[in-house]
Amino acid sequence: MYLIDHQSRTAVYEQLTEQTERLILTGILKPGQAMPSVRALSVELAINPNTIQKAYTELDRRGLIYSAPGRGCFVAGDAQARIKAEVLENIGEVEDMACRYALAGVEKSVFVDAVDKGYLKNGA
Amino acid sequence: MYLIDHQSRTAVYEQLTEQTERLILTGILKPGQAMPSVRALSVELAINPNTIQKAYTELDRRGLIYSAPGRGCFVAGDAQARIKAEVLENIGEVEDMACRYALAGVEKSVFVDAVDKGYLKNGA
Amino acid sequence: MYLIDHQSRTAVYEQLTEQTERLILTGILKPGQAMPSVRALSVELAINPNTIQKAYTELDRRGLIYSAPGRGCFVAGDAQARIKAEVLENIGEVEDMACRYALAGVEKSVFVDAVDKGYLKNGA
Amino acid sequence: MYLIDHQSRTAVYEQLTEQTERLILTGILKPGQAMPSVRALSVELAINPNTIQKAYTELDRRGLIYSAPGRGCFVAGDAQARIKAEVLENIGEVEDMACRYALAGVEKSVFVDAVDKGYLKNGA
DNA sequence: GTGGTCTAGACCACG
DNA sequence: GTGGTCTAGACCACC
Repeated sequence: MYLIDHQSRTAVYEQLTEQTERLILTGILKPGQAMPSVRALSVELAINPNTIQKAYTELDRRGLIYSAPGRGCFVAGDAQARIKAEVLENIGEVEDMACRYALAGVEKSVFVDAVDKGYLKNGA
Repeated sequence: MYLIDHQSRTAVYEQLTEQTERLILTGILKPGQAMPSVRALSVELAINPNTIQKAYTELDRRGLIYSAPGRGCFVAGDAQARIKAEVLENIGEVEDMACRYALAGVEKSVFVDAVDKGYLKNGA
Repeated sequence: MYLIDHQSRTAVYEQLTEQTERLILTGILKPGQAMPSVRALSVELAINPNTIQKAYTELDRRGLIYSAPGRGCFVAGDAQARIKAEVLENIGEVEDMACRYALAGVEKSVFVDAVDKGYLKNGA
Repeated sequence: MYLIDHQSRTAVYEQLTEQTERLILTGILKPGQAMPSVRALSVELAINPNTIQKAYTELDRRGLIYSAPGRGCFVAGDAQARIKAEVLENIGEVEDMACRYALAGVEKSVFVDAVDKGYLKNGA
């Protein structure tokens, strides 16, 4: 389910949260469903449990999962909606990136082509 | 010329390289022009000289500036072109971002609106 | 009678003791009345019997219920009085909370309004 | 500055965040001021640096402090305002507590007396 | 079994 | 020097 790149400069626990987001958005992780246990995932990915825990804590804080000590962690019912809300809040990053490309003299059509490709990947 | 935000999470030396890029693209820093000296900039911005040096080294590595030992650093003649080439090389990041937004269920029109806004900021 | 929120961060056994207190105070559970059996409650709430037992043990320790081996658990005659005594003993927590709000700069009237609302809920 | 109770049931890192809040509200920690370094505090309190770090991370997340890697952690300019906002958001806890006391049969005057005492402590 | 906290000690990037 | 991440291993409360 998860794929960790130890060479990447992005922290392992961040890779975990990002990939969890994707799994939720793609519906592989469904609302109410149990997340893999901290220990189980730690052995499966050969990662220290503390690192998994850190990722889970972050996801819990963002309301994407909730943890029930003694029972496990579960995907929140409104996880997808929350992610979308978070993403929309940061729409400014898109503007910034476009601005950078414009400043560099990249034609808008080139930029939009890339956007189209990205959107096609998800059949939208 | 430079504006450092010490509260920002992006490293100071990165803020320097990014802003230098902008200064080159906007033509404020012209080809052949001398960059501010490390010492001068370090006092002006109240920043450790090592940090300035690190930024300059990075810019040098990317061929955006060149250092003439004993005389200082100067903007490369093809700096603008190089930046544009670098940006185009990373066009995949645009695709990735679009893909993320698509996955989150953000309508393409919303995304494109943000792109338009970004492009307008530079009068393109 | 009982309503367990598995998403809550408060432990299940604590939810049980708290709700039992409320049931005693509201008179739904009367002095001498039998508590639901551990087994019955465990199936009704789909909760591990150990968890129910832990709650009952705690209530017993506080003298709110007593267990008659072989016959079950029963509400103590002075349960209501005991709860009130316990609450009064911890009146310091109210002071502490008020202190916190004062320190944060919350006007006393705002605080008292909330208190009024809380008291009204019980028709006092 | 800090006082840790290792017997307390509240986690050490939480004691740290709570006490930091108090220090900010009382003005002992002023906006822009540097927080004690993770290492320094860890030796002063005889606590593992990771635990301090955890507290600082939490404070950073809540916007009460900001961390500048390589320079240190600093109190946010709007830290006091943020704390007040957080507190006001949880005003429901006051209502709940009042409700509990009302249910237990504690006279409102007794409750309000405790509130008065709490508010007096801060000369409000 | 589960998640949550803490310690110890290491390494990295940044200034 | 600073904060940030990761590992290893331990202990706790809860279910």
